[in-house]
Amino acid sequence: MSEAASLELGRFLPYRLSVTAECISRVFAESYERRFGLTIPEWRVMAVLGEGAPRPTQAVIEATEMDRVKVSRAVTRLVDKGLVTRRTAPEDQRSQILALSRKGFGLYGQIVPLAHALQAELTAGLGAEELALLDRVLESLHAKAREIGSRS
Amino acid sequence: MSEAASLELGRFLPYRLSVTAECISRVFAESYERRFGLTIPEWRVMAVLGEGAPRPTQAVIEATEMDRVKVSRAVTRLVDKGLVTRRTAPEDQRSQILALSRKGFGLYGQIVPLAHALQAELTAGLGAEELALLDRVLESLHAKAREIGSRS
DNA sequence: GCCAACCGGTTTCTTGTGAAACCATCGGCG
DNA sequence: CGCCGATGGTTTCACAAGAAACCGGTTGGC
Repeated sequence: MSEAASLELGRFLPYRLSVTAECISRVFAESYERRFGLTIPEWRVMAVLGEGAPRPTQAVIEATEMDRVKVSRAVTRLVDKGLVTRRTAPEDQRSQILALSRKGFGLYGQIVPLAHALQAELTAGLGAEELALLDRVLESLHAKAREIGSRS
Repeated sequence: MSEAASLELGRFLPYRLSVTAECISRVFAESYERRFGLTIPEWRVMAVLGEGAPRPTQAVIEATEMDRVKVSRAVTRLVDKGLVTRRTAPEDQRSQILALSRKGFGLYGQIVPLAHALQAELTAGLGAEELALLDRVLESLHAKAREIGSRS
């Protein structure tokens, strides 16, 4: 098969996915930065805490799929900015409970509409069924990648 | 609308896309590194040059969607490893013509089957029509992102 | 022809990242 | 109890990434 002999980068899925994701991230990052002075890791932490309930750091790590170093640094910056509060968990002195401060919730309330608007703009031109399928496909790819990664 | 008040990170497209792409990149990067000692930027350069014809650096920059610094560094490493040749273009002394060396083609021939195999494994469980749709959707998202990014 | 703006590519510098080392605390087992 | 391995989180270190400065080389206008 000629497929085996060469590879067109532009049709190679990991490449396409990576380039697209990076491009989108750049656009969003620029917006968050310009309007709110937040990086993407910071925004992700806020997004999780914005759901309402305070959470231990560990839960934030899982929910954001970022490693603990990244989360630790993002949280430190958010605390410095007064957007997040950090208190040690009473039942385990090592663990910390994170929550948005009043100011944090205020900012969160401003970001969410922007995020939704950007996402809407990005997906304009795509039908609901296409987006639903995209969701499933991403889920499948992610699961497969995890699986391949974990067994090597 | 309650949509405007909160945002579930796990259903937020840029997040999903970014996490999935990163996870896949990690898996591929590990394979390339382990078996061939290549980083992803290096692999991308080789993939483009593997198409056959020698190309100026500028063309590689465009085809890989990486910035010139990244390409410059990747090429330097590839030349050091003897996988790529670099000669100054006769018609413009500033520009360089890049090509795979014999050894480079040899390695390329080994990588391509692995890349195809990994991609096949990754997309196992997805139908051809789903993959075709994914392609179109990624294309659309990428185009939109470029558009949004360029006008701000 | 010559100077200035431009362009291809590299180097420098600052910053973000993740691995590994680290510190404090916790839980289990002798 | 009291040690010892495991766990939550931070810090250190080495390195990749991108912005901006830089260095030839080129081109266009006078």
